[in-house]
Amino acid sequence: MFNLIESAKIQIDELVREAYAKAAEKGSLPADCVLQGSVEIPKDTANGDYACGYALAAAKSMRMPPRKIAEALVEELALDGSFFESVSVAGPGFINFMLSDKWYGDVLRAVETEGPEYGSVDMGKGERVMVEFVSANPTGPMTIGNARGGVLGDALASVLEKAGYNVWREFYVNDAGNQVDLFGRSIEARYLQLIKGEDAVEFPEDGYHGDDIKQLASMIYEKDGDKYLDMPSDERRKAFVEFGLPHNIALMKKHLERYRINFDQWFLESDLHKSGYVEETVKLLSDSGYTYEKDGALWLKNMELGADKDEVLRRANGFYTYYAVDIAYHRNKFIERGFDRVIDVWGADHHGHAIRFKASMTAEPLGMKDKSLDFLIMQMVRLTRDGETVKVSKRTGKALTLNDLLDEISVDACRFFFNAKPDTHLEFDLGLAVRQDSENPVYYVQYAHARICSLIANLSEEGSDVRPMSEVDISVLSGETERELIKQISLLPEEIRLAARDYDPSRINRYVIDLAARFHKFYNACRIKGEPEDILNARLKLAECTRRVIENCLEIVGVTAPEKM
RNA sequence: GCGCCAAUAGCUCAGCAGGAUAGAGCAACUGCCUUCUAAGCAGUAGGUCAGGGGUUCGAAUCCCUUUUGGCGUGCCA
Repeated sequence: MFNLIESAKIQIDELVREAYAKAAEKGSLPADCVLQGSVEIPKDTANGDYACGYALAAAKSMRMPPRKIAEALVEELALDGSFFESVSVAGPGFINFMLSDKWYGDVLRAVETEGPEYGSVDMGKGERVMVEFVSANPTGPMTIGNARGGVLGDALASVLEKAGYNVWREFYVNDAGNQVDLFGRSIEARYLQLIKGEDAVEFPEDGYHGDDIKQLASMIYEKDGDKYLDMPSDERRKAFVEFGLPHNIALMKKHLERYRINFDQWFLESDLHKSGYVEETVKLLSDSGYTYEKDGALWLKNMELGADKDEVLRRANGFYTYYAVDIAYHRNKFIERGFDRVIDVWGADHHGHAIRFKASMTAEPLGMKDKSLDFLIMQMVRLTRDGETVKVSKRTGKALTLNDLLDEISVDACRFFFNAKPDTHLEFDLGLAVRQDSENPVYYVQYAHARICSLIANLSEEGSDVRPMSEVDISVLSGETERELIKQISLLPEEIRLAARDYDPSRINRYVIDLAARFHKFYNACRIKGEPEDILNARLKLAECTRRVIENCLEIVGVTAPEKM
């Protein structure tokens, strides 16, 4: 696993330190000062390929102007055998490094050697990480919010895999509790309305108003007729839930597969109840004095654990709350299944819960105090139509479903669009949906890939195939567009590292757009076909390496890399 | 009230563990296809980085504060 950005930065640090040691020995710089600061890639390449800011930071302790310090350091720098061919002092006292052919060649060699693995870094060291995402309620179809959460979770999981983690994708199915109750009552009302007429049966005010509920009722009626008419209500609802939930869960699976998301596990909340695990977990807390009773309910002393309010674990009616179940579920993830780290991808409407929940997890008897529970909180998707906000709610049934969305927009466009920075609001205009399709930068990136494929095929027909690096003379790639392209290619491992560190898979989108842009510039500036053999070979190799990197990136985001467009 | 997230070009957004002249895309305008895919490229124009303080050699970036917007603050999940 090569990370040539990191290698270059480390080398600069070493070179400058060696130079300082020599300068201090000679007396051109004061000894015993701490050398530190940043090594960066300047925005403007006129300022070198890498810039070292150590001299600026040292100005105070050395009591010398930064430029003087930089000059003294440069005087002692030994570049032989390094990635760099020259240095200079610039601006307020930066030391600018220019990369050599060796480094550019190493970048392409890394892509050639690693192929589909290029970009991987060994950050996770095999640590077992669970990413829990989507986890939509099975009481209705998935919405546009799930479209965002789905991509973020799935792409984050892919990023973490690239970063060397052992990743598990999980969907938590809320197939128990009040919402399921309400689900049953909603189907029941629709079923009875079918038989007795809509006005004869009152629909629960807080029930699910969507058409999907009506469809479930129709399906039941078509299958079993009025068999349930004279049945006791609770028995009838139970039967309806037993029919409706598996049906909805199967549908979610199908739609998520269409969206190219596959989970390692669909974890059922009901299993936590059935096995007595919720009860056992709550007992751990109550036995150790972390709970108290009030108004017939059992409360968790969450404020003592640092939260802003206490939480009900068991209601007065004897049922456990989602809160208790969530604690049990996470105990299961860490203690029973042994994950080193768990990342929950949640919507911003759950962030209050996330903060309080993290506090609860520190309760001693749970044994999770030293475990890493992280949240990727994504802001809401605001759905608009002709500039007006459309209320998204499963209750009212007016939400745009994920599946409907995919009927309008390609999976590629959808996945690329929703892989946006998690902590900013995303506006999605229904009226512009189709237009957004053609405006989506995903086509810009895919076009670059298709262009390269066609280029390679074209040249292959004329007898010029992509050669191995051992037969390529990298020094002929001295043009600015060529070097900028190689530098961008070199950046991928670093991008993976940052995306994994920040839980921000949208970095890959921005990276690959930038890569495509640099390729298009290169393509316009440099011809390949008809050039002398050494130039043709080197440029063709560069094109192929670019293609490889685009493919690797699109793979992470879950977008196809077409050979033709 | 309290808590979390945000505010950067006309629009959508990058840039944020401090670095050199704040960048893209869209929209507008001007060029580039008898040569490898014009779904592309080159160029012009567009800015009080929400306001105000502070930290320092240096702040869009860090801290404080004000304003505006989203979300939360259920014996719902």
